[in-house]
Formats: sequence, structure tokens, C-alpha cells
Amino acid sequence: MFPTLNEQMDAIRRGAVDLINEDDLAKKIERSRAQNKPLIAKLGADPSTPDLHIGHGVVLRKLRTFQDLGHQATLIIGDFTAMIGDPSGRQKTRPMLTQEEVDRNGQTYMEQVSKILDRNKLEVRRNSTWLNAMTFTDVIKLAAIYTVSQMLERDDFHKRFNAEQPISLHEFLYPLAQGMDSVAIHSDIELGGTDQRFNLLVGRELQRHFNQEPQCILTMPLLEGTDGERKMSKSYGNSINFSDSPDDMFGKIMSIPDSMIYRYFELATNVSNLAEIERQLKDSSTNPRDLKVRLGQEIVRGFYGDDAAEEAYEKFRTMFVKKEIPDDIEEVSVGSNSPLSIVDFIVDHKLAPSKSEARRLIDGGAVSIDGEKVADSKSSFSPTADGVVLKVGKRKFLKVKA
RNA sequence: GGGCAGAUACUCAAGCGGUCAACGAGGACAGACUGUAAAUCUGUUGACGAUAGUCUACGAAGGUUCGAAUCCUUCUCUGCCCA
Repeated sequence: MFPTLNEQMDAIRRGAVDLINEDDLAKKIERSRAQNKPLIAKLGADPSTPDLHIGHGVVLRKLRTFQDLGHQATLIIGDFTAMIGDPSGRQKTRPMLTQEEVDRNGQTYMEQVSKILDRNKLEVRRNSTWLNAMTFTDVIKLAAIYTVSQMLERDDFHKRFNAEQPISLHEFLYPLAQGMDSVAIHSDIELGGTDQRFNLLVGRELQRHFNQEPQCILTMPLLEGTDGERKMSKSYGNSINFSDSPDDMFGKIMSIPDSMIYRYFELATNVSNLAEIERQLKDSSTNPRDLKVRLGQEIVRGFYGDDAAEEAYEKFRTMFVKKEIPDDIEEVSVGSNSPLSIVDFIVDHKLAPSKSEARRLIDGGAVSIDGEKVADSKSSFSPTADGVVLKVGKRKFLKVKA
């Protein structure tokens, strides 16, 4: 029923940074095979940010691997911690979320997660179930397991401490809370980004404390965003989101630096022959763009299917390779052919956030009408029955009909 | 509890009574070039308005002044040191 030990280990290892530790995992897998009993693979989800991007996808895909291997994937919705508001990471204290917000975010989260995970085989647990039940005494006993210096080993705590940045006391409770999740579900292996290493290790420690067999931990790299520098994050504006349209998604993938091509293949696709990709990248006769096209199609296909992937590529070719105007651009009818102020029109149709910005774009030569650059920000234009094409920046088009 | 330092636009960071919508850097956006890559060069980067000008902004609230991001008071938040 289960694949062989080696097959499982290979699938699990792909792209992973830490696997703590291999021997323990091998034993767990052997036992699982012998007893025909799936392992419990845990992943924690933070419902305060329901907009997933393909950086989140990395670890979700790994959880999917466990599903495909026949194991039990368990997603922990951190509704308890989200309601308190986790300020870790930055100085910014996150706003406290209400129960409704958490519910709503959790729902969005599940919809997006379903694009990668097999929803039918996924177990979903809310950690408020057990964390809410803890008394203050329980919490104190829990907190006594760890020392302050141990907590300060966590990289981001360490850095913030040395940089004289504030660290709120309750932040120390987060790793403990997360560790309790592992205890609650008897996790066999917990997945997370490399930034989660410490937290995952705490889970091991707590399980040991509660006389459970400690979970293994598997960390995945934090995927860099489209800038190729910083980790993918919505707030850095370098993310490729699950909710992006196929065209946007494809376009964003085409704009990643060449150095990221292999990494994206490895972490964001199911392409099995990675060695071949590597070879082609080293071969100077390969145009890296072609590999990116393939990468883009692979990823878009995963979210939207074959047709959408093909269409996105075609549109891309029209717009940027052939430098033509795509044929299915949005149209708007204004109901009259009297002249309209370009600036006002741009703002009214959300092609720019403010009139100042629209003026700036025009002054910068970024706006054209039927291929003619607009030179004067005061000028106006007249829609025709056939429609004139307004272009703002590289990729915003609008056909304006009378 | 006491002492000291700090809070400036997306971020970092200057400014210490008028010339400040605020130096500089990064980022972002746009243009040229290109493979919508990278690198490079150029421009822009509070809002409204036609170049004038007006309004809103320098943690919050008051005050001094013809005039404050800059001085005073109180408050909020943060870090450090001492207890």
C-alpha cells in the first residue's frame, strides 16, 4: 500500500533544507509500512493572512507529497493564536482579529489551499480546541519548560534582542502554543519554512515532555520573490499569489531573475527531471527565456489547467514579443464621442490611483492612445465607434468606445 | 521607582525657528535598451489644481512665535542604564 522506504525518503527530501532527523523518520516510515498505518504530517496555518502565494505553496506542496504517499496530512488552523495577534517578525503589532474575521480568513484559506492539497484527505483542526481549554496554571507549567536563554536562541528573537528592538513577553508563548499543537494531534512530522525551525523543535521537546515520541521536522526553503532577493511576501510586493489571474501569474514568472529559474522549478512545480533543467540552464545555446516560458506554463497549469496556461503564454507573446495589442482587452463604452480628459479618464477607470500619479505617468511618456504617446497631461481624447486603445504603463490596456 | 536616549514619508535616515512636501540611500513606478531577465542610463515618487496656488503631513494634544518637523508643557509608545 505504501511506497517503499527509499521512494518515500526521496520524495520527502526533494528541496528540503532540514530533516531532523533522517534515522527517526526512516524508523517511523518502516513502522508505518509494517503496521499499514499512515504517519501524521502536521502543518500550521496562520489565518491572519488569507492571501496565499507560491511561497506558501512550497510547504503546502510538500504536505501534498505526504498525502500522495498515503499519509495523513493535518492542517492546524491557528485560530487561537490569530485572535491574540502575533506581533513576531516585525515591530508592527498585528491587530487582534475577531472570531468572525478568523472564520472568514480560515474559509478563504481553505479554498486556496484546496488548489494544492487533496481536500478530501485533509484533516483540519483548530488549535483553539485545545489551547482555549488550558488554564493559567497549565500555561505556567508549560512556560516553565523553557528558559529565557533558550527562547533567545530563536534567530529572530536573538536579532531583535541585540538590535534593542522590543520583544513582548507573550511572543515567547507562541512557540510553546505551536508545540502544544503537536502534542494535541500526536504529530509524527511537522513541516514548515526554515524560519520555523525553532518552533518545530519546540514541538519535539514538548512531546518528549509529555511522554510522546517526538515528531520529526522538515523545513523547506523560503522562496524568494520575483525580485530574486527577498523572501516572497505580499508586503514586499514581490509575490505571485494564488489569486492572481493566469496572465498576471505568467507575467510575473517571466520577470523573475534567471538565477531563480532552477529554484522555482524545484520548489514550485512537479517537474521531475530537475537534472535536465539544470543541464539546459548551463548550456549556452538555451535561451533562458524558453525555460521561463516552460516554468510559467507549469505553474499556471497547476492552478488553472492546460488551456489557461497556453492562453497566458499566447497573450504574453502578443503583448511583449510581438509588441502588439492583445485582442481581448477590456472594453468600455462611454456613450458619446465628446472629448474626455485623459487624466480624469485614467483615474476614473483605476488605471492610476490619483490624478497626480496619472499626470506623472503621462509626463514620463507611459501613456499612449492608439500607439501615439500622449505628450501633454492636459490633453483630452475622443472615443470613436470602433474604439481607441488607451495604454498606461507596460501592461494596462483599455479600449474606449463611444 | 530613578536617570538617559529616541519616535520624521513604503523602509532606513538627515534636518534642530523661516529658503521644508522635507537632503541622501534603498525600494517602487515610468522611459530607453532588452529576453517584460540582469546590468546600465534617464525621469518620477503627498493630494487637488493648468506652470500660479491651495490643503494635508514630521508619535498625540496643547502652548510660545509674524512664522515650528525644529522651542516649551503634558501625554502615548520604545530602547538603554541604575535600583
